[in-house]
Amino acid sequence: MKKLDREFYNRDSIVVARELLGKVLVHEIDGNRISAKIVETEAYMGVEDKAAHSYEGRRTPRVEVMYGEPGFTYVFMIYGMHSCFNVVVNKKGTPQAVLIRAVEPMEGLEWMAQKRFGTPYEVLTKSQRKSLTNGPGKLCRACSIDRSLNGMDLCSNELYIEGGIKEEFDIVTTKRVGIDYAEEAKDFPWRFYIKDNENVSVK
DNA sequence: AGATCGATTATCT
DNA sequence: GATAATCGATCTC
Repeated sequence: MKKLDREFYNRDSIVVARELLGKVLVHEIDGNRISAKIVETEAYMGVEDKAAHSYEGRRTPRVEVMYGEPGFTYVFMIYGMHSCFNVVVNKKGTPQAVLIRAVEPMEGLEWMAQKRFGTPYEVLTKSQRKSLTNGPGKLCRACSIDRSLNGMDLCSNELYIEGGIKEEFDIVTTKRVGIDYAEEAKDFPWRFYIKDNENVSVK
């Protein structure tokens, strides 16, 4: 499967967020290939988006990577215990990102089960299987993504995104999650997910 | 099935 | 010192 190139990421956050649906996130680690289909994303539109860390051009050490080239990772820790994985998009100097909110496990189910629940996949309960990667913090835990991977180049060989198998699906467009502080921006329809997919975090 | 609430710490002010 | 792009446990219906 073909790895997405720099130009894929060098576009507006809303465009990339929609197009990332159905693509495959891959993390090669310790000789294991962990992969999962992206089923839910959110666009963070930068300086004019009250929900974005880069709102009004805020530029702190944490958000610095968003001001750089597209196609790099922005990984931060939230609530003191969860990681969130984002893709930096749009041209250098335009601090936009796409949050990956949910994925559907494909390869490396054993790895994911161990990282999430510390047990083999086969002994997971039904509800544990369903909640392996259906949220931004959960997928980071399952795929071993944390802040040590902040600023990684997705156009390289350890962590990257591949074009998915051609597939038909409907896209649901709705409000983002967990940004009640963002005033008018909290209702902007900048969350996208694959309709009827079991792994979506919030319907 | 839905509501509420505590955990826990990097980051910013 | 306050906050947070979340999660999971616990409670009630």
